Amino acid sequence: MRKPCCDKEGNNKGAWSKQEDQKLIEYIRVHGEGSWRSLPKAAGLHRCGKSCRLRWINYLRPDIKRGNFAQDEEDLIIKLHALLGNRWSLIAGRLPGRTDNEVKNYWNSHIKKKLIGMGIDPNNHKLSQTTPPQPQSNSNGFRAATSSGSSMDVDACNVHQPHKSSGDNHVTNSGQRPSDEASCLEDETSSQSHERHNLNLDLTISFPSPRVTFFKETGAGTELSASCREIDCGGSPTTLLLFR
DNA sequence: AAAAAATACAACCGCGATCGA
DNA sequence: TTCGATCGCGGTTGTATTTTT
Repeated sequence: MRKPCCDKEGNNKGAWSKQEDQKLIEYIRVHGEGSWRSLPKAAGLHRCGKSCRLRWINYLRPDIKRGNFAQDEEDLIIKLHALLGNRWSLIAGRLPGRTDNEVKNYWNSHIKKKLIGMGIDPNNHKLSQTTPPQPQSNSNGFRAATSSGSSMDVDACNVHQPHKSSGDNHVTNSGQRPSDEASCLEDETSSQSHERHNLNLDLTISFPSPRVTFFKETGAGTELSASCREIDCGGSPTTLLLFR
């Protein structure tokens, strides 16, 4: 069927050198992002476009925030994961300066283990039947990741994983998730609306209106509204306002 | 001090969605 | 409408570094 994009002989693989980074940064500085397919040749890089895009997005972009995750960031990741599952780009979209890859790595290397250690199944955010709770948790009124003052009821995170884990259901270029975003949100707004409320997260779909939708977070939970902003859908027939 | 194990994270891979000819 | 090119996503792997034995 389709040829792999990175099968070209002579393309570099593996870690990027300083020179390669410089070439990529300089090229994007002059020409902007995009056209990843043609970028490597134009920039004089022996890499596939995909690799260039990944390097830029995950490492070279000037607005990347590097370093350890703050406790409130960690709390937010846990909450968003409970709502969204492994949709790392959406989760990362709520964490300014963080990339989906970074969030995913942090989840897999830190948070997952932490939750398991606390007796929580990281896949469904339910208390595990088999693992006894650790000292920082308890069996009722359980709270996790609370140092910032935000908290997570296990029940509140008892959200179905709405999608199978790989391949399908990607967010599209325009931020849309064609078929199941709505169903996910439908779940949110019907049977689990109270959980969403507890989680203090608001997910809203707005149809054609191209203008502003503000998400006002209320209550004592983590303030999220700052990262919610208007999406100009550029004439797209439908507008999905979910995350920024 | 050396080896083994664990951890962290950058990078790769394959897939589905979208776009344009 | 079809089909190839491209893009973006999530899962997985590879490897450098750190910790433990």
